[in-house]
Amino acid sequence: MMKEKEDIGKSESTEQKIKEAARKVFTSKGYAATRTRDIAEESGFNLALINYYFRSKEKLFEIIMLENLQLFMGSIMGILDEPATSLEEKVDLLVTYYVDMLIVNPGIPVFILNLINNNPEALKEKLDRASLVANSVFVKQFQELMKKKGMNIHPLHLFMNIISLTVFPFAAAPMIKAKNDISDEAFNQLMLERKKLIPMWVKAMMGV
Amino acid sequence: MMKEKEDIGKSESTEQKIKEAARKVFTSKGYAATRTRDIAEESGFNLALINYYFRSKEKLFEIIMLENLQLFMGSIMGILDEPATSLEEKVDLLVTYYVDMLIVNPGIPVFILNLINNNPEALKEKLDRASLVANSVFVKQFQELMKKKGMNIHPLHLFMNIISLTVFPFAAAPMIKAKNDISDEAFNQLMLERKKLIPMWVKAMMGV
DNA sequence: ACTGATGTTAATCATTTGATTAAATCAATT
DNA sequence: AATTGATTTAATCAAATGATTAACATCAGT
Repeated sequence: MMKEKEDIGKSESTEQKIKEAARKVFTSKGYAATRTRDIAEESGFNLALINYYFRSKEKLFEIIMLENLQLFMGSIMGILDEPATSLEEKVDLLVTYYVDMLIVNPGIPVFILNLINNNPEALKEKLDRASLVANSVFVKQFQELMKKKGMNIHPLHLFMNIISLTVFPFAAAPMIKAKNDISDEAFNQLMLERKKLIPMWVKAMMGV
Repeated sequence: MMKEKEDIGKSESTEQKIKEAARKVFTSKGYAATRTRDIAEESGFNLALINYYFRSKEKLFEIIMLENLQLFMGSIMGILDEPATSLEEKVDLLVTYYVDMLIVNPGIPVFILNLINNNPEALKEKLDRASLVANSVFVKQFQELMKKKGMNIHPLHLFMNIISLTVFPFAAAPMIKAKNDISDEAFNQLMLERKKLIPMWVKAMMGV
């Protein structure tokens, strides 16, 4: 008998391969449109194996979902609630994190948006703990700035703006590429430009 | 015998009712996740009727898709390519159109994003005709401004920014509402605020 | 070599699902 | 009221799909 976690050095375990295949298919096609057979084919293994390792399509999806959720939301609070960085540095860090992450994982935004729209309640419980943007240092710093400037903008606007400017282009990428006849590399280059531009723009919005 | 188009004044025809049910279900759940039986139930009619009127699930979806596409893209070029309005007026018109339309049709953004990501080629043909943002008056006006300001930003950035700031919050609405404990009305109020704010912000970005 | 646990496959099952059929109902016309 | 064509339904079909089963393979420890 051998513990199943010990084979780190070996060429990726079957379980890992299936999970990777599932991530790829689920992330690009969504839950309803992927067949367990698609995952089997993508992984190169028999259909029954995916049930052998993961019990059911739904259980496997749950795993992928949590990992994608972590990828998309996991780093936010750590950035927003850090007292040692300024408001501007936080904007920088957020944009940089998302652009770098989304260039590697371009399917994440649409996957998450579908999640949000298909079971908002199921989501709510999975990420409530400690993740309240409204009470973060980020929001306090912004309110401070607004007071100083004599302006009055809901902090939610600022947060929506940063995420919108950063994430939306990735969600619409295939259309942007097609309509403007832009290669994948050229598109990524545009997104990398935005790592500098979005923080500038956001500062301009805030009157800084 | 009676022609099927004449009964305008009557209480909505069966065909219309089915189409409305299909729009509702397809728009909120997407193609793969909706069963023809869902549409039948939503419409209040028998399963077979939806095939009687529309031949197949796919054909019915095609109709809904084209209408949603028209809703989302149909008004853009008319605004962007109008020589009589200024750049700033165009931004105003775009944002106003989208906010007003999306408050009434909140499911459209995610529907369109899925379309974009699931068959980008199929989409490309359906809207190529005459709809090249790159050659529009809008882009020319922006390039003019950039030259005057001595700045150099790709017009695509400006366009992405406007659409991102306007559309993304609607795509993420259920999460925004849940995490911030905001009612539908309060959310819509925020979006209406954005009709004024986004044009201001965009101007600030452009250094105007 | 033998044993038992783990990994893998082909075959099969039960349910779901898109679609069709044949019969029933309805409304207008004769 | 009988006829006729359009509309609607219940019943059914065939294919797709998630899951299970039973048999076979591999391999570590004896």
